[in-house]
Amino acid sequence: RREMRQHSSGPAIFASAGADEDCGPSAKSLEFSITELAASVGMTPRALRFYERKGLISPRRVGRLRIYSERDRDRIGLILKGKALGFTLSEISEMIAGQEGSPRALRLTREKCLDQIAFCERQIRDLTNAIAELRRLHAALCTRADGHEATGP
Amino acid sequence: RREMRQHSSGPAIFASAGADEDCGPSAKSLEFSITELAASVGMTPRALRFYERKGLISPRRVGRLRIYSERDRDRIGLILKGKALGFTLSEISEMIAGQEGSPRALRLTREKCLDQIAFCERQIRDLTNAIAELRRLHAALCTRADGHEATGP
DNA sequence: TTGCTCCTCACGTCACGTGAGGTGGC
DNA sequence: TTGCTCCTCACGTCACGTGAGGTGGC
Repeated sequence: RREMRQHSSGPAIFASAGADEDCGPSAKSLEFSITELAASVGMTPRALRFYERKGLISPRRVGRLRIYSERDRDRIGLILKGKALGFTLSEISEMIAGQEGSPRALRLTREKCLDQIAFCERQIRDLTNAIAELRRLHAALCTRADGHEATGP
Repeated sequence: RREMRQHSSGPAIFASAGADEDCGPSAKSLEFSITELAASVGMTPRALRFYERKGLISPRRVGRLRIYSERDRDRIGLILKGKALGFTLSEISEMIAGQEGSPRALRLTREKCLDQIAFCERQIRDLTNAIAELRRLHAALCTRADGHEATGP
C-alpha cells in the first residue's frame, strides 16, 4: 500500500507537507503519479514523458509505472523556470546537469544572461514593429469601412 | 535560349526592369531560377520548395526545373510580409487564397488585426518578464562576483 | 573529367500533441 | 463488465534544415 499510491484518486497527496502518514524519519517521501505531478505543475503527462525521453528527468519505476519524488518535482520547477526565461530544453539540460540528485539552481553565467537578454530584446523589437504595422492596417480598414481587404505592396 | 535562362550565372536578371531583351509587348516577363529568387528575397531554395509543397506558390516547370515569374516573386513578398506580422503559413495561405494569379494584398479583417495585436502584446509581456528576471540574475551574479551559479527556488 | 545548378527522397530539429491499441487493479 | 489510470509505439505539427544520391548542360 505504501508503494503503490498512484491510484489514490484526487490530488490529496501534495497538499500535506506536515502530515505524517507512514513516512520514515526523513519526512520527505512524497510521491506522485504522472497525472498528479502534471496537474500540480500545470502541464500534461505527455510533456513529462517527453522530458524524460530528452533526459531531463528520470523518475523511479515500479514496473512500467512512473513514480515521481519531490526531487523530480523540484527539477520540473527549474525546467519551467528555464522555459519562462526563454531557454531551450537542451540549454536547460546543460544548466541543470552535473548536479547530482536534486538540482538547486539553474547554473548560468553572466554572459549567458546578457546573451539571453539581447535575444529577448530582439524579439520584442520585431513584435513592436509588427504591432505598429498591424495598427496601421487596422486603421486603414476602419477608414475604408468596408470591412475587408488591405495591405498594398 | 529565351526559355532556359536559369543558368545565367549571376543575378543580372532582376536588376533590369526597363531593359528590353526579347520581351514581348507586355514587357513584364522577368524570370528567375530558384537560387536567384531565393537570393533576391533573402531566403533559401529549401524554403521556396517548402512553400511550394504547402501550396503557397506554384512556379512554372520546364521539365523538373522551377521557373519563377514576377507574380511568384510578388507572392513571396506578401508571404514574407505576413510572416513579419507574426502569422503562420496556413493563415497566410488563407489570406492570399482566392486571388487568381497575382495576389495584390493580404486579405485581413479588422478582427484579425486586433487578435494578432493582442497575440503579439502577450508575447511582449512574457519577454519583458523574462528580461526583468534575467537582469536580476545577472545582478546577483555580479555582486557574488564568483562568475557562476545562481537562481534559487 | 571537373564544376556548377538543379532535382527528389527521406530523415532531423523543436516541443510537444494525437490517436491506436493494450495493461492492471478496483 | 464498465471505468479509471497507466503504458508504449508511431505518426502529426510547425517552418524549415540537412545530408544522400542523381541529373543536365557548359
